[in-house]
Amino acid sequence: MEQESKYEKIIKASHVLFADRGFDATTIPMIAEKANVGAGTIYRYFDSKEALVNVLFQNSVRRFTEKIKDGYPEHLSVRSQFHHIFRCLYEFARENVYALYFLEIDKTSHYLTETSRSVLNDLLDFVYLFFEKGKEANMIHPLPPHILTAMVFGAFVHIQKLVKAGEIEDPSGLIEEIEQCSWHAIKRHD
Amino acid sequence: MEQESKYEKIIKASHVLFADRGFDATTIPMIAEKANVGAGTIYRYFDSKEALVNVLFQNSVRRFTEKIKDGYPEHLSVRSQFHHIFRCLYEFARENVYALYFLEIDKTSHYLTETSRSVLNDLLDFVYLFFEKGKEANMIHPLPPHILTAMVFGAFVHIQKLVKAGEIEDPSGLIEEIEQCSWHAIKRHD
Amino acid sequence: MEQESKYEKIIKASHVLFADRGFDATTIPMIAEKANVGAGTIYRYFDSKEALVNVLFQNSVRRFTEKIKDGYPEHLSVRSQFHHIFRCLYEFARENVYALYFLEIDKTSHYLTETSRSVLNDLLDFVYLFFEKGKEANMIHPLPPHILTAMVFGAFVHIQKLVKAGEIEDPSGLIEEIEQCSWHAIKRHD
Amino acid sequence: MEQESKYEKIIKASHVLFADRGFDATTIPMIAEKANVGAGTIYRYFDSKEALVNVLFQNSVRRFTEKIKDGYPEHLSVRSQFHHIFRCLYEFARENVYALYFLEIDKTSHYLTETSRSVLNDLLDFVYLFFEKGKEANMIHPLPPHILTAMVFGAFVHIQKLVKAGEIEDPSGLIEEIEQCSWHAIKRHD
DNA sequence: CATGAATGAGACTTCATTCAT
DNA sequence: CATGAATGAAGTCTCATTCAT
Repeated sequence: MEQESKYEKIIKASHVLFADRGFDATTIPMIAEKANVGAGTIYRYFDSKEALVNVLFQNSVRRFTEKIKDGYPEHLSVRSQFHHIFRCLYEFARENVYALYFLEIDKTSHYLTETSRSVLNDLLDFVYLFFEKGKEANMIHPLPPHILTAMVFGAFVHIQKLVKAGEIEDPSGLIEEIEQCSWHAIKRHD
Repeated sequence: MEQESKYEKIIKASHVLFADRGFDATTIPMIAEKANVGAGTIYRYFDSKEALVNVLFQNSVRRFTEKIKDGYPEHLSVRSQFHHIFRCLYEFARENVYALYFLEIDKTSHYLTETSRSVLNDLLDFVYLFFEKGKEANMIHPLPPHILTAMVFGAFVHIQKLVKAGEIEDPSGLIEEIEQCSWHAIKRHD
Repeated sequence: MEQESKYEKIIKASHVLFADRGFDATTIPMIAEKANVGAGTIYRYFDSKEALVNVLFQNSVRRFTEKIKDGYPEHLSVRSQFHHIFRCLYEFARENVYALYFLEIDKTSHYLTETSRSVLNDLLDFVYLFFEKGKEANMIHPLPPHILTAMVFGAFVHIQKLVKAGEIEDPSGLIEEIEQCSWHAIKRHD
Repeated sequence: MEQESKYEKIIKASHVLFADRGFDATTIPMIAEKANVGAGTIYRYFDSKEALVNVLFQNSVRRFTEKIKDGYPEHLSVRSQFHHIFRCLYEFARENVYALYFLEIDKTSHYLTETSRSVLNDLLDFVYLFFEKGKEANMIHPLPPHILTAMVFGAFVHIQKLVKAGEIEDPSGLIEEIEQCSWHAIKRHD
């Protein structure tokens, strides 16, 4: 019956709440209630509310990083590589409507630890490298990589907010077009 | 001597703090200290912390809406209209590094009043209309207007975050290229 | 070891303080200190300071109402019924020096809820009925029942204040005379 | 036009408010608004909120004491003297619905100064003396004078509360009966 | 004299965290 | 292991009081 471990339940409940209300507006009692565990139980698995959000953040970012690196078409075209990255973004968001929350978080967020920041940097480094190589290959527009990243991720995260808010029912029918638009945003346009 | 009114000082200080830390992580004592006023003084000007953030939000969104509507090139090309909108975005962000925070806020934020939501809708309606007309003119990609808006604004807001975080010193040299990228993202690409 | 529950301790401490200083001059920290509990603990048991005072009020008034109704000599003389009521007043006050505070509270007190007012009305209705019947039996002076009530209860409450203030050490020796005086106040005096 | 001095206006406004809400629930801003003066102005006339309430208290008690002493029928019967005292109570209450508030205040009230207490004692001493003499004359029931006082004043104050609350429209038609009742309460009943 | 803007102490209340059960 | 009662630090907000105008 009880398939899910308490740990799992806490993770899931807090993920949803953090994504919906933000870190500071989410309270431990809220998480405990949603996860159907005692408030004290949360502290058996996590040192603090901050520790919990950082675990969540690192989980998300790491899973996403792995997802991107896994099956990355190193030797295909820049466009194919972009497609892979965009596909990851989409699938990641679809698996968990709330997952993207952590890609939206500022690196400067007051509750992120150094480790979290460095985990995010691992992801960004990989994406930046994609853009650098793409520029070298004359396929990507010559802008700094963090700006290119902001354009693709920023746009996608905002669209995902619309999904979460219920303003878009199902983006799957439009995702290819959206990808195309994002590609046009960053590709070299002569 | 004292050039700035207390009201002004509170507005400015809280704007910076809300943009940096978010609504829930910003405390009244923090605002009071940064504004160099007593905590009680804030309540002479605003009914509550929530009232304060809503004034700020509405101020920002209204000023931005006016900026866009003011001198809007109704009879020029879609591209020119886009340029105007993008220019406004850029100038608005330059006038106040923190101003864009309020364009990033979810319409569903737990502290926004109905009035605030409707003020935001005024802005969005105008932007949506631009996209609709642009699509009719076969210049803009046929995606729902809120998605197109998300792409342009989402990207820009994320770039502005980099500026605020100090990762971009001065975007003025790149702004035309960024505009061009954004344009490519949404223009009809046959 | 700890015989008394926290709930009990809060109830007792706040009862004394409310009776001594009134609702508005009694602070939560005062109650916490007197009850030897943390301030936050009070909010585990009561939603607010107002909720607390209303629980106390209703407890007192209900217990008193029950006390009067319990063993009420329905079929004895008006004088016997008055004796019963007066006895209840006396015993109720003796059980808890502070209990009468809540019989003194204005129905119009700004912190009383509708429920509290209606609980008080239950008591008053019973007492009013006693007076109405007594008047019908030609035993009680023909004045409106709320005036008769005010005379008996008002007098008693003020005497009880003297007890609380230490100006009367032990009223038990005088209580029968006081009852007799009160009876003379309201009985038909031809 | 402006007939009333600021001082007068403050006195009147605060009197009503203190009587309606009590000392602790009445704020200086409330008084200032009701009196149509600036909050600061109150401090030109009174050292503090406490000082204000004590002035009011002493005024009331002194005026009442004078009223009783003035024209006191020293050489008439005990009953006549009681009539005089009761008449004063009634007229005092009629002049100002709120005046009686201060006769209801506990001597132990946390905001009363020593002076206020002694002013009240002056009044009580006079009333006590009436009772002592009445007892010597075998006209008054042999109970301690503070108990007799409590019976008369306590009852009257509670009736006056009914008037203030609007439950009694005009007590003038009943006042003689009420006096008679009070007299019966304290007179020697053989 | 009169004012009301300004203030900070302190009120009510919430909540992250601990710990006895 | 799990809990939730207990706590006190800290948050929002009020208000008695001061003081520059």
